[in-house]
Amino acid sequence: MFKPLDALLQNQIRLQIMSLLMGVETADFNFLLEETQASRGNLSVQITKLKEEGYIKVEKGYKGNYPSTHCALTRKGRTAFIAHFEALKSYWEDGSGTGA
Amino acid sequence: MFKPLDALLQNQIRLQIMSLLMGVETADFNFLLEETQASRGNLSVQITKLKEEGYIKVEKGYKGNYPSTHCALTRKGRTAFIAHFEALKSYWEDGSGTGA
DNA sequence: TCATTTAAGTTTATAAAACAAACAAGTTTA
DNA sequence: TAAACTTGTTTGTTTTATAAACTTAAATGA
Repeated sequence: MFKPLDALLQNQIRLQIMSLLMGVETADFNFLLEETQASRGNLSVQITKLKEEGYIKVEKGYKGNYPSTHCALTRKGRTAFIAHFEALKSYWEDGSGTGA
Repeated sequence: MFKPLDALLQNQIRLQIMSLLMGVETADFNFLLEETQASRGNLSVQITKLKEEGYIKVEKGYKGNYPSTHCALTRKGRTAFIAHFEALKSYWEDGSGTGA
């Protein structure tokens, strides 16, 4: 009846990160920081969780002399994101009575 | 860009409760218990939270000799449920690149 | 009858998660 | 060279989620 939701994608910041990464090849820490409006600390933690689950890959390099972290979706992450929204539909469709 | 998600509706059990209530006039504790597969304790807590937020109303009566609690959506709850899914769309549409 | 079990929830104790403040390691600038 | 800035990470505290234990009352049965 209800498809299980992806535990990692229940968090708004992580969902935002994933959503942003769906649209771009790669995104760096500061881009994600601005878009998500999260604190640095929180963003760092959520990126780490997504990485540990294998939903994104994280590479550390430099932008000029400053360190720079960029992130990209993995195939697994893309699949999970799509599946999560498929699952969410089951909560909507059941409730909204469309049966669709 | 991203519409804010409803904090209460990020939890799977609470989302299930709301979804179920969207489809029926009223639902009792045991019905919700079976459908959600939550433990009694957890279900009790989540019902209370939804009640405190004014998303559902809870009435206690009897079924035969046994106490029976039933729940129904409030208008506020219905609106919040719909708004939450509207917000979720913004995470999908941005990411999936449809722009729709 | 009176001890057990079952029903229907609630309370509480613990584990996990979210979050921001403080910290670290290096860079730029005055 | 010292103060301020960049780019993150670690840590400590507050919330949240969850199941175990508890409560109250009704049914069952020896």
